[in-house]
Amino acid sequence: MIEVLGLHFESLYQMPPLATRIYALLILTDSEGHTFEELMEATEASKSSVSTSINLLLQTEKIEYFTMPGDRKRHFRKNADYLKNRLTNYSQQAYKELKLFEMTCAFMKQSYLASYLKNEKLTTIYRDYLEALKQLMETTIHKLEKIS
Amino acid sequence: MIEVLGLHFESLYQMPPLATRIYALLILTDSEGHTFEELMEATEASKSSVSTSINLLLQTEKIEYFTMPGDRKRHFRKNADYLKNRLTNYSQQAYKELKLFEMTCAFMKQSYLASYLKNEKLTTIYRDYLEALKQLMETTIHKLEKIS
DNA sequence: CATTTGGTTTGGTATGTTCTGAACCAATTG
DNA sequence: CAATTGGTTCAGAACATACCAAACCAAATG
Repeated sequence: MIEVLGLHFESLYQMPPLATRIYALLILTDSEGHTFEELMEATEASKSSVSTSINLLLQTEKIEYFTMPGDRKRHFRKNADYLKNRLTNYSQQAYKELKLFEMTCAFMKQSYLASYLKNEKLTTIYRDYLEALKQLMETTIHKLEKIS
Repeated sequence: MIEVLGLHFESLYQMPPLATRIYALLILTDSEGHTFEELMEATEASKSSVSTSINLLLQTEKIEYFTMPGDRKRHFRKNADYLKNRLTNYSQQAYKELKLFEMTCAFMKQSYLASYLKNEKLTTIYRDYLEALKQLMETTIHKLEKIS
């Protein structure tokens, strides 16, 4: 299961395998934090690899950590709103797609390319779809913000 | 513009730069087909690279070709329903995400993990979103099929 | 102040990807 | 049938990446 989810995140977030496997692990186990050592054991990876992967996940705010009083160890756990994170990511992808699509249309229009006119119906459908998508994502993010 | 669109396709379709640049070119110019030679000149790439890239694009049905009577050259152009192609791709991604999400939920439920119960409202929102997304894509694909 | 703990940084290796030139091949042309 | 055309296949070069081991460092401990 960690493998499967990790692989999914690998293409979704464009991160190295180890990082996404750690992320998947922290999402799936959801205990109150795993230590650096535990992550090393679970992934069977070296200290340095775990270190860099953890820092990557921290930088991108996919995970966070806390410390116990009187203990130097850091305890890592998934960022609380990781679902929102995932959704925001999709939303950004859709936005990028919409923008690029508009750019393409504009480019074709100004070059008087035949297909633009021919496929006006088609582009309308695609544009409508992308707009609806954007709407859906925004309202969902709004919903998520409301309950937190 | 070719660069920009090519880069977008690179992460979208997980293809080498040259292949996506050729694809972007064929989408943007939209003339009645470009020859092998023209693609070599436009991309300033070697014969072998263009060959493999073209074959990749043909295999994945992103482009197609036709020949002129009395001419051995192949003329390449984008597949007519490339927008549908793009949308189908998004749709598949969304479906994959939905399936993985359900798997994750099931996994958490059977392991009696605290967070699953805690975030039931959250997961409902996310599940609803993914379902709506799937719906939107399917109806859009349906619309596209209708006009063609 | 020497040692242990909890990591980080550095240098290097193994692996994979993308592109290239050169050899090759099948079909057409002279 | 020799030469050209339109491409394919193969071997390798160049580059990027993911990881590791070892050296290192700062903070806490004895």
